[in-house]
Amino acid sequence: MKYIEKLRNSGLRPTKQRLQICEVLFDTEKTFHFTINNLANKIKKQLNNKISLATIYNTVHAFEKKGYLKQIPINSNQTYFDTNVSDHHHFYDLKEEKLIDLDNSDVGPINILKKVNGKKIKSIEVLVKLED
Amino acid sequence: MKYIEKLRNSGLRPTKQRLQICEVLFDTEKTFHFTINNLANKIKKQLNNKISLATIYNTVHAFEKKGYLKQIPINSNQTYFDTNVSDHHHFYDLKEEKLIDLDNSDVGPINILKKVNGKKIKSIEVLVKLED
DNA sequence: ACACTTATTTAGAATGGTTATAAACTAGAT
DNA sequence: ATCTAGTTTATAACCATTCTAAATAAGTGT
Repeated sequence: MKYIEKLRNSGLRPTKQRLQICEVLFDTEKTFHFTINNLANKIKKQLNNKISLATIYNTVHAFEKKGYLKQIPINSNQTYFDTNVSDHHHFYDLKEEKLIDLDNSDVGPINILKKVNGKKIKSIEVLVKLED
Repeated sequence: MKYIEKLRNSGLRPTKQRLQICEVLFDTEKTFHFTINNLANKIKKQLNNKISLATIYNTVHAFEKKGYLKQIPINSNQTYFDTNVSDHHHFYDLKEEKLIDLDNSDVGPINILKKVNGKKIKSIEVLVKLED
């Protein structure tokens, strides 16, 4: 199993639930955006056994902390995650309430001219809201 | 009263509560960021009378819809608002959990090269996360 | 000033995403 | 096989936000 080592190397035990969630998240051709609710439904459809909601929350947070998932900063009642952890940005279609990836090359280089004492930049995230 | 006309022109009745919230929000030298909880506390301190939490929610949302306030896209359990509605961006200090304004001139021009069929760009928001 | 209509305020209940709890279970080590 | 620490689980708790429906206030016409 290709995810066993990945998990072990991160200090996460490769449990059955984590491996199955890995399959749902990472065994896809394309990366995708999801909420916990989305993911829970996907798991229910794709898998025969049940995974507790608490475990899904735990696992998603564990994966995020390890850098296998990214949270997308957006105002919504639900938290959005992205399986694409490469440096990139998002369109947000306000009408459809849908996120669309923006490659880094789709957004010109961003120069932050202001400095904050003793702090360094961890990430730069651009959200482009779309309307009709 | 300077806010009476402003509210009437927006189709909002200038009630005592709305005028008082206007004072707390806009009678300041500098613009600021806040959550509903922040604002409720500020109102409690600054005003002698009580304004219901439901009214604070209603008013903030009404003001946002009219363009007097902006929501800041950020992942948090609470929604952040900004009294600075001009086009600008934010630093987010992860350790202090604090927002810092970034003037548009502090961020180079941003060119979105990708287009989405039939949609136009409503806003471009940049969030720069800071760590130690 | 008065009556009338509609918007607004309000306390409290309801909602719903997320987190906490604590007991049962499992992976990995000895 | 046994032990220990990490995981999973159902369920309760939490808490920001929204809903509800009754009371109040603003605007309008008379």
